[in-house]
Amino acid sequence: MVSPDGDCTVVSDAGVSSFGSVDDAVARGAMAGRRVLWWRAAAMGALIAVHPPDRVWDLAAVHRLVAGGSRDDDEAIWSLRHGLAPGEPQRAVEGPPDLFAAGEPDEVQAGAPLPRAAGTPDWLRSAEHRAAWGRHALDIACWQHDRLAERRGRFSAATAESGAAMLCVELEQQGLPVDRPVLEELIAASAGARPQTEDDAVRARRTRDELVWRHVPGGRPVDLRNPGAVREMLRQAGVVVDDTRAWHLEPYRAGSPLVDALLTWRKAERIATTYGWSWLAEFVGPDDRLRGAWDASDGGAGRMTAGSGLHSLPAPLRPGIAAEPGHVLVRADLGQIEPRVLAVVSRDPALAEATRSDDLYAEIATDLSVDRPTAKVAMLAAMYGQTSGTAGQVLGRLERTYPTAMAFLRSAAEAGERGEPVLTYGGRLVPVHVGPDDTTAQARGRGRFTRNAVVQGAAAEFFKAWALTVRAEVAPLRGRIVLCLHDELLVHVPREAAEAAVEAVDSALQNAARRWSGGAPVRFVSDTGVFHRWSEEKG
DNA sequence: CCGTGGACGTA
DNA sequence: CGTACGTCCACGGC
Repeated sequence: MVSPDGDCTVVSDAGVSSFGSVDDAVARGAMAGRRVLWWRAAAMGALIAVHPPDRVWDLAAVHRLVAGGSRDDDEAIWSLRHGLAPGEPQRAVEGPPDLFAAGEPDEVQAGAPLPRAAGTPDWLRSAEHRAAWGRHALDIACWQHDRLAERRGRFSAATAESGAAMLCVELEQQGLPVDRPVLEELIAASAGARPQTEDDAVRARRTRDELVWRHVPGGRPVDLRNPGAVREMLRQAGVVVDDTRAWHLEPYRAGSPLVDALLTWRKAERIATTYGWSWLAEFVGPDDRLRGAWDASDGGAGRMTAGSGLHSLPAPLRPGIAAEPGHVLVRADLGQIEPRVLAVVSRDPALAEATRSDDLYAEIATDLSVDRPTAKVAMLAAMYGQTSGTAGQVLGRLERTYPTAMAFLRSAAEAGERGEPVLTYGGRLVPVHVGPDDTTAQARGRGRFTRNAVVQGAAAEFFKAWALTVRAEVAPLRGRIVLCLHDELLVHVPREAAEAAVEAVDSALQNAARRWSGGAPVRFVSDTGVFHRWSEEKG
């Protein structure tokens, strides 16, 4: 590939220099205090672990911003820059890399095929080649910068996306500290004792199933993992439903021991299968850290994603996430992040005024002359595109009270319905997928998607700006961000630095908000506390 | 073997 | 007909 692991391009005030290997860069201390340009943070793990740079431009991360979607391989970056056809990013290149084999790296023209290593691991062997490659990386970065500048010019988003990509590498490396004995207890409570043999596993599974079967008339075994069989089982018990989703069965729970047992079984089954003993063995290391793959921006609106269940850990297991001895977890939740972000990106003065309150939904309720739950549901419905139910009836009041914000959302929805992409506040292109014979209903679906994407995407951008500010401010305290969860941060920090970390998290929020919003009169709040376990409530 | 849909966890 | 994602499962098509 064009940027084999280890290709590292450093941009400093002295100009561009390239290093053939990460080891080389680490050895030379090249990163400290530098502005760094590289292809992708994921290939820079060794370097990030030793010398995380202060500021970084990540070609792959910015490419996702500029191009939209999740594709960010080298071919995609190169071909976008050089105007090659999408889907046909390069012509087949056989043999040695023609870019450098020609010896004239600066003569590469638009439309040129992607230069490849082509089995030549030492293709960056000469200083000339490395310098040439550095100039191409810089060229792409400048081009990306110009594309973002054309879109309302929020090129600080590129910094945040690049930093988030680096943070993702750190999150993967460090992992989330777990209290293994507690986690094992919690898993055992749902999945049974750790199976030693395959027979053990089968028996545990059957034991769980029997807790449901005993409520079945006749007591015959039913495949509880087959939705059709479950539906038939329920029908014979007098519970007739179209599907067996939990929210649909919940009303029958009180009157039917079978339904109650089934719903209880599903919770246990979820933990047993997804978060069970094999999950523990696979993702929790010998250092008692839970690790998963992190992605700085998903293919949709650009939120961070994580694997290994890090973003969907069931609440019952959260007591198993705990600080190491001598450390604490500083947990911070952003309050009502999406409507506050909406106030910034839409520049609605009335909604901005409402954000002055800690309890934004109470303020909105006053503005709308409805009760707080109604106001909350209505505002969320407006951002999700819901039109039915009681929320639909309040939409009119919402339109009259916050016309600028509602017009902003409507505009985004209309773009999606027309099949047009939208841009987030930070300039991320959010493409929509249009089929050749989409129905009106599918167009509406696209509208709901883009309506939500401009809010959810901007919230993700603000979250990253906040997280990166926190990362920098807690570093001197030996604090490390160990989890990012859309509007929530967990910082692992030595106990004696707990209060300082809380102050850092909160001041970072104000700093990030001021910079990110361009000084808009919109308030952001966080609920921040010091805990031993993730599950703990503020006391 | 692979894609799809049901189901459910999180925000 | 409220958004997004990750994961496991059974099924039906190869």
